[in-house]
Amino acid sequence: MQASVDIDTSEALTERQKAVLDAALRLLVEEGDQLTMTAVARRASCSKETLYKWFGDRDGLLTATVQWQASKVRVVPVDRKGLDLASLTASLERFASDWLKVISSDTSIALNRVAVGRAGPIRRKDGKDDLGAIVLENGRFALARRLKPVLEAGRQAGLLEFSDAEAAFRTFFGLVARDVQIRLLLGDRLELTDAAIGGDAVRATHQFLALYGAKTGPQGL
Amino acid sequence: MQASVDIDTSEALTERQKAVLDAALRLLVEEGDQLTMTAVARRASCSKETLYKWFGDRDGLLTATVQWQASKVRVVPVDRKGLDLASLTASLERFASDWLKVISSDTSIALNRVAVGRAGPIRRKDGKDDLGAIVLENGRFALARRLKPVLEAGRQAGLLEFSDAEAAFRTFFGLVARDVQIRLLLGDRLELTDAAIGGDAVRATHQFLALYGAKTGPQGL
DNA sequence: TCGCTTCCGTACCGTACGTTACGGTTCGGC
DNA sequence: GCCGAACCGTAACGTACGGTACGGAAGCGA
Repeated sequence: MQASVDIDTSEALTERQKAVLDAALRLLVEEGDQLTMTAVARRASCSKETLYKWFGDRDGLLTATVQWQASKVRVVPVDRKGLDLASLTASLERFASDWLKVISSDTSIALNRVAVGRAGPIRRKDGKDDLGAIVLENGRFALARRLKPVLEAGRQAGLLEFSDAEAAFRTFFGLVARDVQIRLLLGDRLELTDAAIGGDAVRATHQFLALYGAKTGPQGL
Repeated sequence: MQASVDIDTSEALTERQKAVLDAALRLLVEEGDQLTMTAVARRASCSKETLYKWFGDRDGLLTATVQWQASKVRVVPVDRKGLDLASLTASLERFASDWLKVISSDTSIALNRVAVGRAGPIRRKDGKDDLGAIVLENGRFALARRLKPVLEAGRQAGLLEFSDAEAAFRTFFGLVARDVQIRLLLGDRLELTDAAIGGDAVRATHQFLALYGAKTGPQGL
């Protein structure tokens, strides 16, 4: 029962277990929340007994799958040396573009769907591993942790002006994501081409700089 | 998107049926998606046979419940006469405040949860009314339909400058909502007091005017 | 009073699915 | 070769829940 892999996740997984979780992830993307243990076992060519032995129950399998996907998204650290307006702009555009790509990906949509669906007013009985918290931690909050140092560096370089990095980040978040995520989660067909994402990233960055850019000199477009 | 915007579904409902839908709505808020037909029948003091006779099946009951809630949110039209910067600002702040109150309400969260959960890759076979489309239509798109005339009036009054009302609306949407909705849907405890909502509305409006205001300063795209 | 309609309460059915059990197979160690 | 562990495939069990059927009560017109 309690033998599930809940902590130190990516370390304690064998290759076989990773393959099983990959199969579960694929199934989750294809079929949404109503994926069954039988389907996972069949897709992964393993027995249900093994699934229960490894992950405890369906909830544990779901949690392990989400954590497994989260562990796969490793982040490249941003270099803060030689920061000028051009490099800051490029960094912000890169963050915006990456974030739009993430939230519009099938995997992210599927994971957010299942996490939202299970985040009801009824808490899990063990209450420990909440899928919503995991997704949030590896999504929005991870983005904030990565972006804030860039914002701080921009401020120290005299390129940005703000008093609250959290508020500045949330504004950037809103300018980038706008209504994209909720529309996608609600099933709206919203084709986001690479070109559209690039344009949105540029627009969001310009708007953010218009709001938080240091007023020393001509800026704007 | 589609028409069927203001179809008055509340017309064909008897008082008893409205009471039943209210009970279902309350149950939805309390228990999330896993509300059962038996629970609805017991809460509404009616028989399951009646539920099926009135709403067809569980999907029909869910759809009727969402539409019933949507029909209850009636909108006060905005007067566009005598528009100056102060009244425009007040209107925008009002929109922002109302929208934040909506998306942070228990009812909205519950409805969005169930709609997101059911908006998986598996489409309804008969393609009947999709909950996600209904929520979207009565949420984001209804807000756009209400706000765009205000934006247009502001532009004609020389207070705003934009070429694409849809883009301007989406920017306003992003500045107002930021990460609030996704965090709430994912179960993040995010206490939004009336004071905080008011402050956010003022901030969002201020930022929007900084980007799209027709002053002799920085102008948006 | 009778018959009709509507609806409540509840028992019932069928199925899907989470979970468990078990026989059979592979594989490493001795 | 033999043993035990791990694992696959599948059958079986228990239960929850969507959906249906049925008896009975209340209202209503004649």
